[in-house]
Amino acid sequence: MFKVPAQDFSLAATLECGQTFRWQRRQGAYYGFLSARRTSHGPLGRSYAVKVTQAGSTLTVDTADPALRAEDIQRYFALDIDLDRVLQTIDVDAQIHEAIGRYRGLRVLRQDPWECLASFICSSYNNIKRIQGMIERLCEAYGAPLAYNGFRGCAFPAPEAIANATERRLRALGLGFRASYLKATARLVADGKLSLETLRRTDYRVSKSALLRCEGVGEKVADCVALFGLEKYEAFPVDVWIERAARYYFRQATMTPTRIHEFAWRHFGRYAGYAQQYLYHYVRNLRPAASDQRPAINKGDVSSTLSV
DNA sequence: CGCCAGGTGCTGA
DNA sequence: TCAGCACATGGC
Repeated sequence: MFKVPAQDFSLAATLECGQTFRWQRRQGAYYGFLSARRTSHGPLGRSYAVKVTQAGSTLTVDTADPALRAEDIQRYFALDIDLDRVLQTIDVDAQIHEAIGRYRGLRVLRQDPWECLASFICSSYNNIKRIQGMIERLCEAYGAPLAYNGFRGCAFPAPEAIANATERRLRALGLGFRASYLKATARLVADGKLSLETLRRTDYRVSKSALLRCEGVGEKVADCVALFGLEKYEAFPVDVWIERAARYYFRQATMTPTRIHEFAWRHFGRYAGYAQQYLYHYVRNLRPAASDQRPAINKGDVSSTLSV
């Protein structure tokens, strides 16, 4: 069991902001897999089954795996990042200020790039609930089973396992039209034609253009992988929710993903990706469906919802 | 039942 | 280069 100091950190905001899909909350604890990258683990790293809780500024990580180290935990949760300084650089307007105020402590995880790539291929034209279900079934079908603390789970499948699966079986897991994309991309990674480990060391533009060669990977998914898996903090994934947040800045002006990204970089700077996560989480949770079943906001209408 | 979801690939102008 | 369209599926 580990007790890790975690100043300026929110476990809940970090795990529930949509950057990761597999953590499960039970009685205030989060169960899941913590991916660690060490040279001894080979090119794709490995994952540790853990239970995580936060009490104040202390993170408690419980595991049955003796190989886990405190530095893996600190690295995965990005506790080495000076969050206060990052937030200071992006806290440049009223909307982001609101978002930071509400979700302060949210950090961009350092996830396993392959899991990230595969997961966000599944995310296209989809909703988070179903994405979670699809990924879970994928893990049960092709991942190694692991039990810990009375909790059963499966590791995320290796690229080879998915590359060797049939498209029919992948579709049977509910992947829909994403099945062929995922299989093709898994093949690319399994054959070493796309080295995610290398991309972590190259700059944003280069790694993004490499990701865009994968089937099922467009601008948005490439930015998600760059940000959540490759530590490219200038990546700014633009989805329908971020378009709504962007309406606050563009007003009547026409928006395209490219223009939004250019704006974000200019407006928020080098850590635009952090701003993206705060905005995404903020806008998605505006007026959450309590007794009100109407959608929180409609397309093109966010500017009036700032003071919630 | 109808609309929407952390979009992408393809096509035709 | 870019708007318009099909794509599978299930949550709400």
